[in-house]
Amino acid sequence: MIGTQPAPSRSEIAGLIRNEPVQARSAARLTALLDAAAAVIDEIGYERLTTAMVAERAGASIGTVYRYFPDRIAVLQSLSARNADRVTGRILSDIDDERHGDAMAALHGGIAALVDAFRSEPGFASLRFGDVLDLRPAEGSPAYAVLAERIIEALRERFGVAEHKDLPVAMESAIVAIDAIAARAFARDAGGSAAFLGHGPEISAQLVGEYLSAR
Amino acid sequence: MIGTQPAPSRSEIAGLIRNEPVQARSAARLTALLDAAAAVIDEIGYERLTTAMVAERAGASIGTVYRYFPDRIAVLQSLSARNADRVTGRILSDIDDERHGDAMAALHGGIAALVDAFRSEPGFASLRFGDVLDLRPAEGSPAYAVLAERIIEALRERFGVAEHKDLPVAMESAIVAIDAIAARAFARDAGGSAAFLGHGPEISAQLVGEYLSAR
DNA sequence: CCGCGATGATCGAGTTCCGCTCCGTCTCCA
DNA sequence: TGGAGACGGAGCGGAACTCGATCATCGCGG
Repeated sequence: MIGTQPAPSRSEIAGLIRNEPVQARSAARLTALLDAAAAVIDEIGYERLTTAMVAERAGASIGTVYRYFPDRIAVLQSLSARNADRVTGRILSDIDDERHGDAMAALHGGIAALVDAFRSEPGFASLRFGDVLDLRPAEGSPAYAVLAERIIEALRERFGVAEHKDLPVAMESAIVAIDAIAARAFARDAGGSAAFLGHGPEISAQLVGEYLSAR
Repeated sequence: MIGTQPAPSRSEIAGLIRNEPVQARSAARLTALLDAAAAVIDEIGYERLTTAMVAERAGASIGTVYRYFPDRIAVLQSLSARNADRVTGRILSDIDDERHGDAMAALHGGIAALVDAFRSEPGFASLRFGDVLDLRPAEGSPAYAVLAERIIEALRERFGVAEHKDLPVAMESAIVAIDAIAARAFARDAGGSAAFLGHGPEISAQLVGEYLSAR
């Protein structure tokens, strides 16, 4: 067995990693490698990322990269998993920390947090939730589905939103759609085209609005 | 100059191709190469496609692949351009050939045609309109924008939809969103999850419905 | 508190595989 | 039958990935 520490080491990233870090410096290495990958991606795109670039930028050797990741694709997947974790955290904290009057307002705050991540989370605009990478067979539930479930949970706790069998798929559809529109908004306009971004809240209202009245 | 034939050789694919085919067998080769690429993509995904695989499957040599395409990315881009052409054609013909009573019904027919392409157009589920490839600088307007413009045009001709400055972006947003949801619907379910697909028409009604009343 | 073995972590030269070129050969057409 | 179009495939360069030697850290017995 590995990692019997109380701290629940970063959720699903583990599955993509070869050797769980044991010593402290090792965890720092992993972070440095992912940071380096994010920087490279922001500069030249993930298609052109090479493992040598990642190694050099992290001040490590190629061997070290392959100590942590089975292959180049796994580096990208790990980064997108970390990004998904971080952005999910930002969205959830916006949803229940802010002073939102109702569930719809909270959800719109979450959308704003998602859009902001395109600007401020390194590599996010390219990789997003990783579901864009067409790796086969892609086991496990997609990051979108996890995010949808957690948003619903947060809204239920704070605003008493009722359960409904169609809500999870509706919420995931809204997230997928808004994420795609945001990607389009940032594709040609580094600041994010407001004309596209404006349709995000509209979609969420249409798809999940009917479920968000308090229980 | 190249290709002075009356037939307007496949729209924008040309720009990605090294040598326009002159002899008849050569055009067949090009088709075979793209068909082979589509088959490979459906099997192992475009990330893992190699030029050698394309050559072998098309019964050609590597040299022949590079006679037609400058590099591997161009193969993917050509295929997505061909797919975009074909699917755009299908959507437009559904919009104005069928017996739709109004613009909204016609648009929903177009959406159905798009969804159908995920099932029946080889390689489309992975590459779609090519905007998923993160090649830098990505010049030219995205295929989504072109499709949006042509749909608007078709609706205007048949149903007298009025011009509106916000309609192109709204239409493109709807297409991007529906395309993303369809991709999600087919990602885990080869037949396309109906629960996700059902949200397509809903989104189009929300985003462009207000513009679709006759002039 | 100090060795000191065991295990984790790192390095980088070497191997393999893939993208792509080059040029000799073959095919088509006038 | 000459010339241009089309094709094949060995070979080159570079990127992905391996592997065994070397260094760092930890735990433990003295």
